[in-house]
Amino acid sequence: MYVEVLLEIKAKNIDQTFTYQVPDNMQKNISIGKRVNVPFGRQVLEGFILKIKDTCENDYRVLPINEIVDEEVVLNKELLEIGKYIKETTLCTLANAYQTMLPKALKASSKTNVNKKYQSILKLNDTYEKCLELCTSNTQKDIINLISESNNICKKEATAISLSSVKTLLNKKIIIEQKEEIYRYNIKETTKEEKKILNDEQKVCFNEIRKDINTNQKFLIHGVTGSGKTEIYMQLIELVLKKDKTAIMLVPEISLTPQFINNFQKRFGNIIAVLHSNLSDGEKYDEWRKIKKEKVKIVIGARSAIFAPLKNLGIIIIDEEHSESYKQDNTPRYHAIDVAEFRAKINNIPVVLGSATPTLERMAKASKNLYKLLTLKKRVNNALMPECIIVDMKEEIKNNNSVLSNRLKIEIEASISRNEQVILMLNRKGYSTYISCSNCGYTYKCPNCDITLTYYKTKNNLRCHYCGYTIFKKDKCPSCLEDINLYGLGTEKLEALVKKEFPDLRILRMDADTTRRKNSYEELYKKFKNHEYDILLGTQMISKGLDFPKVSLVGIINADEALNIPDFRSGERTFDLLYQTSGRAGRSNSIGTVVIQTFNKNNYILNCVCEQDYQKFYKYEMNIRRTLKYPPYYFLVNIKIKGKDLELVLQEAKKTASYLRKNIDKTSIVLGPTTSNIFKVNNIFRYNILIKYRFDKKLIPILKELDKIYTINNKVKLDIDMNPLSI
DNA sequence: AGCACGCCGACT
DNA sequence: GTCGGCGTGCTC
Repeated sequence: MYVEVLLEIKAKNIDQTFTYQVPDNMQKNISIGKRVNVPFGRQVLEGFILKIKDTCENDYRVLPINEIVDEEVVLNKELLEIGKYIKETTLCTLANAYQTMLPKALKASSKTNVNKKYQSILKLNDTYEKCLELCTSNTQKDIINLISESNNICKKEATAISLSSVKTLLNKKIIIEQKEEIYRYNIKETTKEEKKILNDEQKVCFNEIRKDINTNQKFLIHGVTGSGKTEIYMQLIELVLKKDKTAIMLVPEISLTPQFINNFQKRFGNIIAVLHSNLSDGEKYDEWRKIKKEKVKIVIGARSAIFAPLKNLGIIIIDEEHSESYKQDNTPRYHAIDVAEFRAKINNIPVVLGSATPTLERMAKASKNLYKLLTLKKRVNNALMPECIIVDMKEEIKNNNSVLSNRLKIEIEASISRNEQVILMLNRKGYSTYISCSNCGYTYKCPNCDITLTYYKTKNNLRCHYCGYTIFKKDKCPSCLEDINLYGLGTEKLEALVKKEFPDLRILRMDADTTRRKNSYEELYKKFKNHEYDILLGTQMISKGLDFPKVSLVGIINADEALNIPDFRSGERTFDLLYQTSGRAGRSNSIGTVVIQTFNKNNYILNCVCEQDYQKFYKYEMNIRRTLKYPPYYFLVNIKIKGKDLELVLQEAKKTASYLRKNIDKTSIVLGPTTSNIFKVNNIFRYNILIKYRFDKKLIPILKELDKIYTINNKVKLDIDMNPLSI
């Protein structure tokens, strides 16, 4: 018997299996998907068995495997298939794909030794009466009673009564000790909560999906903030559980808060496994084993939970579909929604995506009936959508109000006087430097790509990092002819300003700095919800999923910041961010207010936010995407070329670009090479080549070929990002 | 990834 | 003459 083993080597150039011989005594335990230790050169490596065969016709010398690592299969058939899918669609190695699909503890050659935890359980070795007869003391009888009452018992509890008695009972084999796996992470027991009654809109939506619950139909729920999508999700899961099937529920990391999990726990009890980044490797491994051993029926988690080894999957639900966290930003650059759709196809089950601000890509697919579109226009309990006000900061700056406008100050006072709470969001500056006129808000844009130009201080020029367009910076603003300069503001500065303006109010600041500790996000959240503070002030992190009934005012301090990031998706991101943040206002009976401060009061996207009009935004943005050949009209591939030798990197980048131009389909467009947005990191220089394509059969094979060439070249590295989210 | 092999310059 | 630099190639 021989096996083909996929080795776990980090190096890219071995993406192939190696054949080993299986010694007779191991043959009965061999199965595909288990890990084995094998000799490889001078080292011993771990790898996955991918094939079993009786003969080996190759002429090379075949070594026997050392040992089988797993008792049970780690990669089942479905996971094996998903791995191949990821390899094909993201152009990574197979080993790499499998690595990311498994919890760290199971990753071969991982040095972090994560073990299963056990606890000792005591059991009676005979009937209760016989055990009692055999006892020679009262303490022994007490222990027997204790074990009998609670069926099995932890050794710890029994030894608390008397260690020596437990020992004698064990020695006489009246009781026996067994080891049982325990799981580190446990959701707190809570009282069960019954399901809520759906309103008419929700009912229509639910019934539409129920009709197709046994098919591979894809759904997109477009529901305004607060329209009660979660309740629909829960009832869909309930429906699936009734048929004895299982469910995966994906949410962005940021919404995976204890109160979210708690809501599911209240409804479904203890049949949930949770996978998120706050768990330790050991806890993640435990959750994974719970799933594998079919102890749970629902998996809730962030991106990687899409790989949960649930059997008999009945539905996959993905909330906040537009969230960019669903795509991994290092290799393999897979998108959880793509994987979800692949899994759904294999299992012939529905996929349900939900968002208040669906991505243009998804909405475009829905308009072509690739998704069934379901719309929720009303908030639950008839709560009203907030009223939105745009404040022109150009006017305000004349009165020296560069941060807090008069209107916002008035609204803050009004809210506080009604004993309500306020959220202020400061959208911190993007990672790149761009120039913005502090007088009129003018920014330089690329005439070819409609993105903000990036400022290069050393050469005092502005460049487009998509196409390379370059102009020199002028000292006067081309629009208002005043001096141009950079302007920026951080949360700390804002906090100080607000404190100065409202010394009596209690202000809570939430940003990457104040929430670094493990549970601080949760603690601060609770404090604000309990009304221990009047104003919550923070970055983007406060825009997502938080539900504060007492908040009636949301102020967006600098709406322009997100717009100016040099990326073709910055308009979409701005709309998402501002729309979602606005949704925090007025979730209960009172009507909320949103104040948007901007230097571009006529900006179309800001006006769409103001009118809460997704359709208007969609039409406008789709038009831009079509004329400039961006997704969803074109697909993108971004090729990053990096290395320490600047000359060599540029030379190879040029070579690659011209090779692509010559060989891929004529309808595809190759842009670049251009310097990457972050040109030099750790003395490694980076160039980008951007490909726009619609239908190109030659592209993937050519990209694979290029990838192969550059794995051998160790001076220049090539990184291919299919359907990049940012460039 | 490791590790050997092998082909060139700089030394006791 | 030999020591050691790292570029290249192989591992079932």
